[in-house]
Amino acid sequence: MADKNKEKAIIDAARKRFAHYGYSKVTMEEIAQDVELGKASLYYYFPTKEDIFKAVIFREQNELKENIEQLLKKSGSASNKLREYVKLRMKFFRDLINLGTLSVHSYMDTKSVFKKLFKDFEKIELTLINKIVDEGVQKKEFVNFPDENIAVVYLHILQGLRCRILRTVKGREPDKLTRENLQREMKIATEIFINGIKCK
Amino acid sequence: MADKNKEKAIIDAARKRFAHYGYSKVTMEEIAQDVELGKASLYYYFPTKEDIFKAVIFREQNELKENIEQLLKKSGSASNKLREYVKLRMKFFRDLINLGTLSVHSYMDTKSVFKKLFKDFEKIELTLINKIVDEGVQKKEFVNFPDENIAVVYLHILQGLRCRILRTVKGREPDKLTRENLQREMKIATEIFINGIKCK
DNA sequence: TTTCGACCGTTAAAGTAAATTAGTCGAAAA
DNA sequence: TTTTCGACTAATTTACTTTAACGGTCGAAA
Repeated sequence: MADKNKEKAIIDAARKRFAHYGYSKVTMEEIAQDVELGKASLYYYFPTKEDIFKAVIFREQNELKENIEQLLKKSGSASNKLREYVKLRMKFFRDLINLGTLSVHSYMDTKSVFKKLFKDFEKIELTLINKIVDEGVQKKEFVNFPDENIAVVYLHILQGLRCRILRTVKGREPDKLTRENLQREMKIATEIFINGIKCK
Repeated sequence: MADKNKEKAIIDAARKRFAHYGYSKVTMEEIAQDVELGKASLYYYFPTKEDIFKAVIFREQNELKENIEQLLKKSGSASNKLREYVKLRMKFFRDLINLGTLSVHSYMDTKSVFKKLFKDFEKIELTLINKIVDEGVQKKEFVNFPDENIAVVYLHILQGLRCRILRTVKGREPDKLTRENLQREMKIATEIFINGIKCK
């Protein structure tokens, strides 16, 4: 059985590199040097480069997922949970991806392996948002919209707002002002959304 | 003074070609053949290829603008005007761009001339949305949010939802189902938005 | 069990020649 | 005067070739 510490060290090193330079700009050689191993040794722990990347994303996504699940257990209004959720989500992208997303994303489009990874997590996010919304409906805090899946639209709004920014900065990392603006808009959108499902 | 009919014929021909193949795949030669002129003659009417493209987009945007302005003059609730607005906007993209957008957009990013064209129109759209919202506030139909510019966020939500789709289909034209789904989400988002600014 | 040097095949980058294409100009037709 | 176009040029794209880099394998050794 492979050494879990080394595995973790590889993921750590890879995470830093990927977040900074994006998937394709990072070589196995570089990751190996970071953990003071020969390149060939990496293949003792991970069968391919893609698997390293998958491990990085998976760990990061899981962390977010657990944070959200903890949030759900707390007491408080569904509205506030939604507000907290969007905060966690923004932090997630700020931390993991700040510099990497664009490269990750533009790569994602070609490599269907990565598409699946993000698609799967979208499902998880969706169930989490739905939990919040359902809780709000049960508490009579929100109105029930039985036909339309509100959570999907809300998630797509958040994704869309980020997507817009990524398009406008195309390939560069977004500057501070752009990021702050995105955060502002996500917050406002969330407030409108909360308001919008409070009364019919 | 240049013949306005010929000018129009050139814009018509160019519009068809651009919508179908995208900016870069259309040659001046082809446009010239469509209007039965020599290629050199096009330069009598338009100084550059970009100017032809700009003329196409400008005309199209103006048509939408006028349609929206007409809508604003009609009687009816602000909510319904917003609903009609989003319909017109969706039609605009369906008609002009159906096949062309992606090429147009990916081109837009490099050529700052085109970026400006769309940025300018965004301003126009913004004032039109603001008019609807302000009307709603005056009629006590909507609540006033003095600090935040609600219209900007709403427009960005619409742009974002489209942007998301364009990313997922990356380079291809969206299929019918994808387009219908986008329309559905825009409508739901609009309903939530209307609801969200109705009560505080 | 873990490490690595040496090696291979594939892919991406760099470079280059050929072909398109946007745009010019002067002359001539209308 | 207004409009058209053939012939030309300069600049870009494209298509192709070569070269370098990289992901991944393997057998040996620590």
